[in-house]
Amino acid sequence: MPTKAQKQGKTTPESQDSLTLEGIDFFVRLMGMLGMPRSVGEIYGLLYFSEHPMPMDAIASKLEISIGSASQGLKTLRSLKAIRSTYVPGDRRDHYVAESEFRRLFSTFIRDEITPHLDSAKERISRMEKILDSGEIDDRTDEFLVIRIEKLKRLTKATSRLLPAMAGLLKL
Amino acid sequence: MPTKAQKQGKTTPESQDSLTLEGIDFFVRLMGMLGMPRSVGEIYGLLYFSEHPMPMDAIASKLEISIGSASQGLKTLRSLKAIRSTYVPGDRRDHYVAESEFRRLFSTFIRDEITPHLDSAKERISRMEKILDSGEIDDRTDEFLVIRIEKLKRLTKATSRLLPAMAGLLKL
DNA sequence: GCAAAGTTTCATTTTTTTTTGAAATATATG
DNA sequence: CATATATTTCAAAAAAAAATGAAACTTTGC
Repeated sequence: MPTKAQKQGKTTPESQDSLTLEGIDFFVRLMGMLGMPRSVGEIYGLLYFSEHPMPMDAIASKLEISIGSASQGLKTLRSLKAIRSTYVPGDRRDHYVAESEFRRLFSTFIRDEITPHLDSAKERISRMEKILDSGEIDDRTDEFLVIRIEKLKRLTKATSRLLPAMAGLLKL
Repeated sequence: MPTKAQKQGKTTPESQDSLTLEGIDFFVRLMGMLGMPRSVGEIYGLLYFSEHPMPMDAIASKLEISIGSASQGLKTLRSLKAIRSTYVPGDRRDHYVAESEFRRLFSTFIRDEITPHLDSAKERISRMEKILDSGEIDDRTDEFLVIRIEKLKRLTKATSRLLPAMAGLLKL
């Protein structure tokens, strides 16, 4: 027998909620893989499955997290360009919407979180080569070290090329 | 004026050590990005820059970590196929060597650490679709959710294809 | 300019992760 | 087989990361 909700074509809050819950779970894990705290995944997941923009206090109470966490998480997501705030007439609170284009999201992540590491890795390699060039290491060991360092250089170079290419391929 | 070490073509332990230290730093950060604990990066870095196989106790004392950490770290690295043990005549200890082919290393990492997550993500998406198909959500909201879930499916599909391709491109 | 509402910051607490070290286990050697 | 050596395991300690919440700060509307 069809429920009242089905007859009227109305959303059953329970089923929409359970779907959103799965969705939040999805993003908690995805963000976790990218090294982001649980709260960041929860917030993004909630917004991703929310049809309407949500203010911070609604997010915090729906997820049962503190406003401090919510504020921090929203800040992180803003800096990743994973969400944006929208104007809602007659309400002075900021309302947030999920940016659902993953390609841009990953590009920002690569630029902000990976590239700086790659750069400092390259500096470290330069320092190693400088030590080698100072010539205080015997020939046999030197050859071994040159090869190892060469491999590190190839790794960083390949990563620098591959990562942006990867984000570009993500035509979602 | 050339030092005695330079004249004789002998390794200066200090300069080799400072190079190894930079190398360890390199791998601590790299492994950190892959979610591995510091000790794992330290061990791999030490072995990567070691010309000779090293037994566990030498690793632990050189890095000043406990044998418990060393044992755990070596176990992790073995399961990642990032190191292998070699036989050294006249010594009953296992001696470890770094596997320096990063391509294999990343393949194993993707297989062991990423693919399981991708699989459970796909299951989660199926569950979401099942909730949608149960038909208890009104048409307008339904359309919104269908689009969102569709995007998640594209994301997981693209990731499944791209990651192995990426490891393959890493011809180092 | 002041009060109210909204948001951020940050010291403290809580939770999670990693390391330690000692006991348990396994393995080789005489 | 007894002993010494090497390694693993795992409960407890230490360290690191994240969440909390109250105070500080900002912005808006009257």
